[in-house]
Parts: sequence; structure tokens; C-alpha cells
Amino acid sequence: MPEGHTLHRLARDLDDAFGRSVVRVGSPQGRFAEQAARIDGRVLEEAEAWGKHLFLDLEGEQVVHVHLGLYGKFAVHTGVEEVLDPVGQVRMRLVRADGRAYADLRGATACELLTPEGRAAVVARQGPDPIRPDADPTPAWERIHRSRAPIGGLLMDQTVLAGVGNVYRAEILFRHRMHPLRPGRTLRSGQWQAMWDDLVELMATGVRVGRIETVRPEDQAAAKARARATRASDAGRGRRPSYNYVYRHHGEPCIICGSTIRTEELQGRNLFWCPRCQPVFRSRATA
DNA sequence: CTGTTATGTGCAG
DNA sequence: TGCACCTAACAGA
Repeated sequence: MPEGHTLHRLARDLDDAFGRSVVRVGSPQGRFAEQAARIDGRVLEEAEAWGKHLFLDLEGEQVVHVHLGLYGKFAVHTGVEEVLDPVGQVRMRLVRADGRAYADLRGATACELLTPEGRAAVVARQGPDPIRPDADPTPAWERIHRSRAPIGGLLMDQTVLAGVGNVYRAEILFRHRMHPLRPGRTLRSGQWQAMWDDLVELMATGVRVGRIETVRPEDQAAAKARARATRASDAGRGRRPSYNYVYRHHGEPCIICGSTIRTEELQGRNLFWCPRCQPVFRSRATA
């Protein structure tokens, strides 16, 4: 589930398991074998996340850059008795020198060796990351404030804001009663500030609990009721109940107003919104 | 078994 | 805008 919270949690887990230790690096699948050989046996100094990017800083100015893409997985195994044989296509495997921890990377969009300069270049392309304590939302507001593009697109643009993916986008827009196609320049600064503050809190929760949770406490009962009803009437459709407001709930009733949740494609990604809770924006000039 | 879908990105045209 | 990337989970046959 790779939105920003996944990468920050991974960085933490990898840092706990391998940080400041000698790591053996391999590529059972072979695609990363040459690079792995160059860093095998070095000390992993630190693991760090920036938006959806993960960096493993090794001694000797070597950086492993990982981006999970849509379906990449990085499975971290700690406190193990033995290191099991790799299953499936393992692009990169890390094994702690004492054999008590290992981690397997599969299906990543990016797994490459960078210099510190290359790492800095990737970071320079990222907008502020709501999960990072040093994040400054001002440059994101500057971009949004001056843009005719829909807020739904801007929230997913990693050069505007780093770490937000399709789930957080859909949910944050619902929580702020905002239509996804509303032009960025029509937002008031207070609305943006409220959304940013909310993202900081929601994404921190995501890192803590390891999944995206966006439903307010007072709406939990309604969310569970909808999940039960949907499962009953929709048996066989295979949708597992999830406690989101709108993400992947198209065709189901909104738990706040009962309207049917809608979906539509924007730039190749699915938008989800409630037509009543998130009305189309009308500027004063046209109202 | 097959087909579909996915929390993402970058490049070709 | 469309597709390639390349993995896993799931529904249905």
C-alpha cells in the first residue's frame, strides 16, 4: 500500500533492523546483482523516506534509491531464527551480518544506486512531505494558489506535495467537502491550511498504525454499517470492507448524506467523491 | 487456471 | 493521452 506513510514506516523499520550494521546485499532475481555486489558488506548508515521515495545511505557515499511504484513490496523480517530461501522475484535482499534480520524487495519501479548528488536531485523534485517534521507547506500553497489545475490533480503532483496518493487524495477532499475538480487558484488560504494540518495528522496516524485511516470517530459506526450492508448485497463482488469515506466506495451510499458516491478518471487515476457533500465549486462571478 | 485490478511514475508521440 | 513497467491478490470458470 505505497503512499507516503508506507515508505516512512519502512524507513523506520529498515533503520531499526539494519541501521549502523553491516549488511549483505544481494539480488536473487539478478536485475540488481551488479549494483548489489558493489555495496555488499558495507555499513548501512541510515534509512530515510522522502515522500514516496526511500533511501538507504551506505558508507562510502553509496545510496540505494527505492520507489515501490504501484505494487512494489519491501518485506522486513526481524528476530528470525534463519534466513529463508527467496520466494518469487526478489530484486534486492538485505541480510544483517548476524542473520537475525533480512528484507526482500519485489516489484519496485526503482531500485538503483545513486551518488549523494543523485539523491539530492530526487529530493529537490519533491514538494513538502506532511510526514516530515521539517516540512513547510508554503511552497505547496504557492503552487496551488497560482494554478488553474484541479485540486485533485495538484494533491497528487509530487512536486507540489510529496507522499499523497489516491487514497489520501480522495479522503482529504471528502473531509474538507471539496470537489476534486475545483481549480487550485479558487481555494482560500485557510482551506489549504486546514487540509495540510489534516494531512499531517492523518498521515502520521498512517505511519503509526500501518494503514490509511481517515474516518472520524463519530462516523465509524456508519462506516461499519455501510460495510456490512455492502458485503451482504454485494456478496461475490469481492470488495473487502474498508473504513474510508469515498475511496473505492463508488456506487455505494455516502455515510453522511446517503447520496451515491461517484467515480471518474482524471489523468489516468480514479477520483471518488460524494456529489452532495462535495458540490461543484461556483465562483462569485458566475453564481 | 485466466483475467482484472491496484495505494505510481516516466516516457513516447 | 496512452502505455510500459512487472507483482500479487482476488474473482470467476
